[in-house]
Amino acid sequence: MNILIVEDEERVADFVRRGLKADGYNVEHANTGETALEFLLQREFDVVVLDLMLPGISGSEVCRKMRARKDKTPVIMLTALDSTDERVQGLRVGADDYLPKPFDFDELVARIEALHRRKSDYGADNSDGLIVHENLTFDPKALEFYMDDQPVALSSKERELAILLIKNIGRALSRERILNAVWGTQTDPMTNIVDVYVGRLRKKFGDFGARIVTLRGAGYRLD
Amino acid sequence: MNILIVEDEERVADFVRRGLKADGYNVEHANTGETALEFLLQREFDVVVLDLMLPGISGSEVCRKMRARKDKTPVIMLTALDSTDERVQGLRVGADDYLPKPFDFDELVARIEALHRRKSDYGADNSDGLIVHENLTFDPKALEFYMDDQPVALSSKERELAILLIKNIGRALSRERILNAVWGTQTDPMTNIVDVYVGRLRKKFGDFGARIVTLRGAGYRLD
DNA sequence: TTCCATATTCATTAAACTGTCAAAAAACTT
DNA sequence: AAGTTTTTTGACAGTTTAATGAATATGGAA
Repeated sequence: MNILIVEDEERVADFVRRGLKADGYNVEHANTGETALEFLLQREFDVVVLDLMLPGISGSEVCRKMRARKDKTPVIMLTALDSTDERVQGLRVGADDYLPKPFDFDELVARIEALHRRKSDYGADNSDGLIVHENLTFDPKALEFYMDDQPVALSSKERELAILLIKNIGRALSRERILNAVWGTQTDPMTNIVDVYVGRLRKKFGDFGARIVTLRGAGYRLD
Repeated sequence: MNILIVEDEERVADFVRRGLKADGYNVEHANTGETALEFLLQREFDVVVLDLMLPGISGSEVCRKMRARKDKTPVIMLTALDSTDERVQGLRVGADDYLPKPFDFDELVARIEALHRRKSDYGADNSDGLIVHENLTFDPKALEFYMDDQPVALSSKERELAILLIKNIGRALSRERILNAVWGTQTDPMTNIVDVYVGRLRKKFGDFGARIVTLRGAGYRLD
């Protein structure tokens, strides 16, 4: 699972990052709201842990802007105090949960898990309708791809890769990025697993497969 | 159906829990508003039975917080008196129904059923109309399935699973989701109980059973 | 209590999937 | 054109996952 921490205090950020990494999460860290918004444009995260008090634009503002750009990534807001005001403010700008500082680390992990579970289920229900590109259709509710209205039998990993590609259509994806998103590994396993799966998808997608183009030395892109 | 009781008086809570369990509901119990809000983050319930008078944060406050987090779970508020004030207060903070203490147990069950029917997507609209898919018919009023107009003998769990599937026709359902909805558990019991019941339904549904497709690594779906 | 239907667990089998490798092909460089 | 790097591809063995039949547990009714 990919988590973005937005926190200016180095000590807090480091503590959280170490802990979450030890628990097997992939963690990115942004010092400011601006860089956080940058990150969120470039990559997809499963949960954002957002400090309310930030230099420059505040956590509320970051959250508000995310929602304004239709970014539905779950947000846990870290409020300095358990003050009702701040909490309400956080929820009003579109945060999904809040945690008063100082917080228990396990508590944070529990919230992250709960939120992720809640949102991913919820998301499956409400995610938008069909994604159609030429003769390939993806139904996010049914988790099924169709070629000319014929369902395409995909394995779990193939499906994850296909979803990643179709959600990033027109965007270049490095092997590292794909590895990170589908296999959840940050270290290059020195193998061509991504290439193999791209090949399998191309085959299963028939003529549409040609639209997965190779960017030599840079990765792949679905056009 | 999953029900959360929020009640500090052990005697009352126990009485309600036993009764509802005997009627085949999955019941969780929270002593305080805080634990109730925790529960609601972690799991999905069909109905919350919420005592107004609680130590710590009050029932009203719990309900208000639920609605603030966009939690639309139906709430029945237990008010100590049949005072108009309390009733109005309950409804104002977002409760869906209220029941003055002391209450008749059957009355509570009736309200739960009514509320669930009213709030669930398919209850009210389709309560009259049969749901027909090819040679399988479901009568939501009678809670009975028919294959070619012959009633299908289903056990209680089989029926719950079948209803879940037919209400989510065309939608992928993860094992976790199914476990949560039918068995009311969030922790994986490390058993293949879901698979076993899917297998039984397939058998009982005959040729229609083939329409319960397996999404390897992702769950099941009724097409 | 005993019986019976249902619920849950377990072990086994069958099938599908995963990741790795090496050879072949393609693309790029000099 | 020859050499180098990168990508594609098919084959494989080990692993994982799901389906199934049977055993055991549970709980209510007679």
